[in-house]
Order: sequence, then C-alpha cells, then structure tokens
Amino acid sequence: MTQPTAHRRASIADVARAAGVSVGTVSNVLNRPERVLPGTRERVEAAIEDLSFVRNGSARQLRAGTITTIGAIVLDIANPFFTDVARGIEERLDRDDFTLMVASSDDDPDREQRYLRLFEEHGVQGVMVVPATNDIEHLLAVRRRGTGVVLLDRPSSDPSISSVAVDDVRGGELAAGHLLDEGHTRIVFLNGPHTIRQCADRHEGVLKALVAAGLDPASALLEVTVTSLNAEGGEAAIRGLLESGDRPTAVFCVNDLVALGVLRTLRTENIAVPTDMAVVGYDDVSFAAELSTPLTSVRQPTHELGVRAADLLLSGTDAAAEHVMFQPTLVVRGSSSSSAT
Amino acid sequence: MTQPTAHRRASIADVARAAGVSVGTVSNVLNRPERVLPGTRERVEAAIEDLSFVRNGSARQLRAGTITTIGAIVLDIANPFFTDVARGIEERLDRDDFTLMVASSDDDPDREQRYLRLFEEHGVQGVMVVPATNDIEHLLAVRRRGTGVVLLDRPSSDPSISSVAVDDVRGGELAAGHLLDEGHTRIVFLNGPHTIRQCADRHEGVLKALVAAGLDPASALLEVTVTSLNAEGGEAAIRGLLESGDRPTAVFCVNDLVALGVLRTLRTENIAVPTDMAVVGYDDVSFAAELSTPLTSVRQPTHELGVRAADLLLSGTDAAAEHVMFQPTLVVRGSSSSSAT
DNA sequence: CCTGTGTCATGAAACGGTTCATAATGTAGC
DNA sequence: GCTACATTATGAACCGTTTCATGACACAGG
Repeated sequence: MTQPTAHRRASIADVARAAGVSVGTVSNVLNRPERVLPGTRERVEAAIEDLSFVRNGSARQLRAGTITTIGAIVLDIANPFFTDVARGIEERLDRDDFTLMVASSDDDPDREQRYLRLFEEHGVQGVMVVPATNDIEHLLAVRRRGTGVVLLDRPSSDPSISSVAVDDVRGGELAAGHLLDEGHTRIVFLNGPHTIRQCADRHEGVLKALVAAGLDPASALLEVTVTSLNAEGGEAAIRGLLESGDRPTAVFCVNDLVALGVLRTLRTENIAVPTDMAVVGYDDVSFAAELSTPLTSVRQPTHELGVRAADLLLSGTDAAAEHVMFQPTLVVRGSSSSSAT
Repeated sequence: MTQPTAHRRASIADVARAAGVSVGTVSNVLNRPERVLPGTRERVEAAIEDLSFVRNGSARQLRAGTITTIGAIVLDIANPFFTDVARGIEERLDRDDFTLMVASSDDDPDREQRYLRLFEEHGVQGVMVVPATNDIEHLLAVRRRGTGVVLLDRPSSDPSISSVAVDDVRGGELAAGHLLDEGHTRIVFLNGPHTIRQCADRHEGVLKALVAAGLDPASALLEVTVTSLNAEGGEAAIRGLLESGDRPTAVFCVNDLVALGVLRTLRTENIAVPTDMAVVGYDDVSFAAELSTPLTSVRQPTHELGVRAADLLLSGTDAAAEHVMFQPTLVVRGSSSSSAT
C-alpha cells in the first residue's frame, strides 16, 4: 500500500530506486513508453503508483522548455461578455490540446502586470490580454521576449502584436445614432474610464453620431464615469444623476451589466422605460432579451472573438501580426423604442 | 538600447556577466535588494533592463519550492454563479498577495483531471474544485500528496478535505415546497446528471418536499436531465417536454441559466408565467429580479462562499479539515406566484 | 567466430534559478 | 597594531526533470 511520507514529494529518483532502474528509464516510461520493455515498464509503473509520484512540472519545464498552456487576462471575470469570449477560446484551444488559465485584472493595471509577469515567468506559449490601460508598452516587451501576445477586444496599434476586436467606434455610433433617431436630443453616456480603450472608442462613436445629427456634443452629451463596470456601478451612477435633478431622457450604458443596474434602479424609482427614459446597453448578453424591459444592446460576436484570438495565437508563427476587426450590430428592443418587439 | 536577441531568453548568468557581478548578487538584487550596495544594485538593475531579463519561474520554483498561486476549477466559467464565487475567492486571496488561476472543466471529469494535474505539477499551494463527479478519490490523492484542496459548493464526505458548500438538499426542498404551497401537485425538475453532487442533492430535497406534502414522487415528479446546464440546455429540455404534449404547471430548474432558457421559450410559445406555468430557478443570479417575469430563485451566498473557501485554503494548516455549510434562502418573485412583488 | 545491427538501459550533463558557507573588505575598540 | 565584528560579494551545491552519447546484450548473416 501507499505509505504517506507526508514530507517530500517522491522524485523520479525515488521511483527509479524503488523499481530498480535508472532515472533515464523512468523518464522514458513517462514520455516514450514504447521504448521501454513491457516488463520494465510495468515495474516502473507499479513504483509510480506505489509512491504516488507526480511529475514536478517546474523541473520538467525547466529542462524541456515548452508548455502547452496559454493565459488570458480579462477585465472582469464576472462579466458574461468576457466569459463568453473565454468559452470561445477554450473551444479552439481544446482542439490542439492546449489548456487555458484565466485571470481577472479588475481594470487594475497593476494586477494586469502581476498576472502578465506570472504567465511569462512560467513560460506560457502565449497570453491574450484585454488591456486595462491605453499603454501597451509592457505587452510589446513581452512580445519582444518571445511570448505570443494577442490583444483581445481591442485593436492593436502595433504591427508586431495581433489583435481581435470589434469596432467600438462603430458600436458607440450605432447606439447613439439609434437614440437620436428615436428623437432624443441629449444623451447621457455612462462610460468607463478612457484609459480603457473600448470606452474611449465608444465615446468617439457617440460624438460622431451627435455631430452627424448636427448637434453640439458640449450640450447634447453628458458623459458620466461609472466607478465600476457592473450593475452596482450603473446603479450608483444613475442614482447620482437623479439626485442631481438632471433627469435625462436617454441613457447609453457602456455594457449590459451597467444597464442592468440602471434598469433596476429606474424600476424601483418608478421611472418608465422607454417612455420616461430610454436605455441602451452594450454586449447583448444572454439575458438582455429577457429583461422586464428587453434591453436594446450592441451585439458583439463574443464566441467568434475568442475562437479567432486562439487561432491567431496557435497559428501565430513569427509571421506578421494579424488584425481582425469584427463589426457590431444593434439589436433594438423595448428599452429604447416603444415600437420594438 | 535593447538588442533583440530573439533567440534565448537572458538568464541570470547573462545579467551577472553584463553587470560584472556574480549570479548570487543578481539573485540578491532580485530577492533581497537591501543586502546589496546601492551602486552595485543599480548596475545590476541597468543590466536587467538592458537585457530585458525575466526570471524563469520554473527554475525559481524548482529551487525555492513554493509559489503563491492557487487554482480553481469550476464547472462552467460562463455561469455567473461560479464567477461570483471566483470574485469572492480573488478578494480574499488579494489580501495575502496570492494570485488565482481559473479553469473550467465543463462538467467533464477528464478535463477536471487534466487541469488538476496541471495545477499540481506546477506546485500551486492549493486548489479549489467543484467536482464534476461524485467520486473524489483523485482529490484525496492530491491532498495526500500535500497540496491543499477545498471542495467548492459541495460538502465533503471525507474528513481530510475541507469544504464550503450550501445545503442543496434544503435548497431543493425550499423550491419544491414553495411550488407545492402554490397549489401545484406535479413538478417537472430540469436537473443535471446525478453524478454532479449538487444535482443529486437538490433532487433529494425535492423528494423530501413531495413526501412531506403526502405526494407520491413516482407520479408527482418528472425529472428531466438537461444536456448542458445553461440557457440552451433549458430551452431544449422545455421544448422536448412541450412537444411530447406533457405540459406541466410547475418547472423547477437546476440553475438560473436553465430557467432563463425556459422563460425565453415560454415567451416565444406564448405560455403565460406563472398562470400557465410556474418557474423556479436556482442561484439567484444578478439579473433574476430584472427578468420580464422576475424569477423566483434559491439564493446562495456566492461571494461569501468564495471568501470562506479561500480562507480555508490559506489558513488551512495540516489541522483537521473544516466543513462550512451555508443555508440557502428562497426568493419568491413573479415567475412562481402571482401574488409576489 | 566475427561483424553488423538493433533493442534497451544507463548515467551524467544541462536547464536557470536560490541559498549558504566562505571570503574579502572596511570599521571600531582597545 | 591587533582583534572583533559588520557588511558585501562570491561561487558552488542543489532542486527534479529531460536528453543523449554510450554501453550491454542478443541475434542474424557470412
């Protein structure tokens, strides 16, 4: 039976000793069993079982160099948008027997750095990052050192780094354009910090739509920065707005979680949607259509986004980087238009 | 400036050579800078910068042994329940400067094994697992070999493994009891496979409620196994049911995503909720209250669950394992009771 | 009998860090 | 001037694998 040594994990040398063979042979059993005589192999396997030996991944990797893992760093692991993307990544990686580790930066550049370093130090084949800041110098450095990097949900400004993104300027334009079409002349945009590129881009799209409609952004747009990009953030922001007495007729939210917080608040405050206030979200998460007031939202091809990103990382030789840009679409529902389904 | 060697990553020896010091000194700069004379330190730091040196985590770990990372394996990374738990874990780990890596087993025991092994081989301090099967022998083995293990969302049957769970029997009982109270005499339970402990437990709870009400489970309960525990699974299951002509008056879904799929389908099929069919979910995810028919659901303290799990893992010396069991609560909303808010 | 060939097993080098006993140097006290 | 002691730097040993040149052995062919 197993004797729980409890002290030091069994090493390959222990196994070799127990089986009466050399370490090289044990290694061969582990990695190229066909090169070992069945009898010997069985003896070694018995010893492995007996000592409940587990390979030391660090040593293995130190010597062998490579590893079939890739890391992903997203802004918020609790946001369905990112987890849907992650599922796409997983699906693609599975085909090549790669494994995925996900970490969440929580919009914090320091945390992003920490995880990035962790992944790099542990020699992952590549990382996919949704950068928390506009500055991607640190990612370029990682790339230069030989680790694959793909920017997720964010166009790359650098030719050496691949990216898979959705046109956020267009997305912002679609959302704002729709609200303007619905007759609104002033829009409140609950946005995240512009250090997050997606936020900056969507803002730019909103401006474009306003200008196209002949409106002056200075008066027709109020951008409010939410503290955190989730339902709580949305709730806090809209509450602040209502308390200030500035009740807009149209609110565009940087994502559906924020929109969820807004809808929740408006309901408790008895403000009718869309008649008193129109709401548009972003991401078209799975539940958007099923909300009490079905949420108009900008849809992004999440799954496809993940698949393509993984594609780029896996096939990504040292060839030129690729930049994939998907187009978002607007899904109009009851939260912004009384004539919608 | 940096010269992109592009070939081999710089090692500590390269840095030492460039700075004209020994490898030991470089290591000291990295780990105990206060022991190095400022002048020397600066020289080394310059060399590090210049060669864009990154520590080799494998080598470091091989020698130093320990690492401040813990791994989590959940059933489905796209399920808000698990990501909310993950956030709780992260929050707690952050306090001790630990990092979290998340992987998703997708209910597949093989994938669970693969990730478990990966984590163990790389020497994480501990793993938190939501097991995909009833058999936790492999987890016991991991524990025996010295890696911390905490069962997530699942009571432990073994004294050597800590667990943090919510009483799923009670949860099932609450849900079914409520439907019976509402006057239903037959319940359809869209459940996952019983190999997942939570599913088996919730089923047991449903049985308990039926028996307590003096009903015969054989006729009063129809358990349908959904193919996947998400909205698509729920949609497929309820569609199958409707097509078979067996239209129940009450449906209990094993989680809110499944319930979302059910609600979505019922809406397109013009079946009124709760009058024609009552629906109860599980998890009380963030959007449950905001659905077109607000979803009655069994609430679990997700965040707290994660925090406690991380607590156990971090404080978890070799002392006896702890078993934390939270109690779920039922949140009644419009999807199951016309008198609800 | 000798050579050639093929199959298995061996053992030491190498991977890139950390650690620790030791050396080198400087400073203080007497 | 000598000892005692603190401060810094050194370099070799070590962590647990993989890899590869080498050896041992068996067998076939001439």
